[in-house]
Amino acid sequence: MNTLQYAILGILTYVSLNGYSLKKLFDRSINHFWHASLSQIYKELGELERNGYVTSSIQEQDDRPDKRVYAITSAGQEAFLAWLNRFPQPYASPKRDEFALRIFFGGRLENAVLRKHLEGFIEERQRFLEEMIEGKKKAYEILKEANLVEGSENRGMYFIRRRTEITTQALIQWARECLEALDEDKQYGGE
Amino acid sequence: MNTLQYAILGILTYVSLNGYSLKKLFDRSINHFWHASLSQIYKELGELERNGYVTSSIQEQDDRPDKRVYAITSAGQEAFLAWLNRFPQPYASPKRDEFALRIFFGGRLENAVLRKHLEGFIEERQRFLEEMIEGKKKAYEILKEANLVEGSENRGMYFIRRRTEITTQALIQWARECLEALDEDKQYGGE
DNA sequence: AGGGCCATGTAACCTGTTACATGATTGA
DNA sequence: TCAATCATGTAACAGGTTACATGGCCCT
Repeated sequence: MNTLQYAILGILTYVSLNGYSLKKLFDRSINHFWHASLSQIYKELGELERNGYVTSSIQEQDDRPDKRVYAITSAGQEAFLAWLNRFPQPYASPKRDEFALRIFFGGRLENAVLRKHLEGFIEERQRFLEEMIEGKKKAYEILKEANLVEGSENRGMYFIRRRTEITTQALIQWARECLEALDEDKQYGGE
Repeated sequence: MNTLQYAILGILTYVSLNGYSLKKLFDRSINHFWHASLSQIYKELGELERNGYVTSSIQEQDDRPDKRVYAITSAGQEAFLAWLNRFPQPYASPKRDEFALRIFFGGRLENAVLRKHLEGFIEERQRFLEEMIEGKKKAYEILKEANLVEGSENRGMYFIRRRTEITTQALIQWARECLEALDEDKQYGGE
């Protein structure tokens, strides 16, 4: 089983959902650290069902198209918990950050262009932070509606929200430092 | 052309290399924000050559296997610079961080297990930071040997090193905060 | 004697994206 | 009336990993 399948199972331990709603939930929270496209979700749901980790049933609706709602089985519960307890060693997974890659080659850019993109980055991350803090209550309502939070169960979700906040702030701080360094037109030698 | 191909071209703007050495260079620096496997590098080098962005020649060696050294063409230079100047909007690329995903579902874990993995995470990141600071000089020598730094050209590389330092410190700080919160056995409600 | 590094590649597979196909309802 | 949202899926392709295949040198 792949990671996306475990992520889906994880959500289904809280609430039964159809593919489309699952995708919406992803976009609103998990998305910041695990991205999934709709067609991929449909694929993985199909495989999860073929392997007996979930079952599905059609739920008819009058005004909207019928939907296929997925529920986790006991085999699914077991597989999910086994995965969750078995943390990977090492913890850091390989990253692919295109912005960092471009900055790495920043020596090949004119100062003005590099500045512009660092400024753009700061603006974007700042807006992202504001939206997150503003939308905190809203996000909580969504998770609550979906039964994803109740009592101390939301511990992990709180942790991850803090993590996004902290790392985003650190990145903004870093980009500002870079701009200052460009202002001073420093030379970066090897000690 | 995909991002890995641009990353390879970027290095080749500094120095001509064979696939194997390219992989080593990746592992020692770029790896932190753009991961590449050896077989993937060979594949992309083949495609870059078929498309006229690089040329290759066999360099014979007495004691070791011959190697195929790749050099960037003017078409390659142009394509790389065009990519570098054309920054993506938005800047943030979709992330896939399995550790974060597991913490997100931390409500399904026993406190003791969650603690253990947060502690493991802190240890690992701390060791990583120490190695990076310690190995700063060594890394610089490697990059210098490969002609990847000289004068102000290494600006971007310095920036990225700082970025790794800052974000890693932030993550360690975050994990410590989480442990404290677990100690206090807080309840995380919706405001 | 055996493991690790040097060195290049191929084949099979898995994961994920984009485009295509379809069509009803709701709100501006 | 026009765009967005709801809703499910398939097909083609792109990107990336793991295993396989081969073999010599160097150090312990």
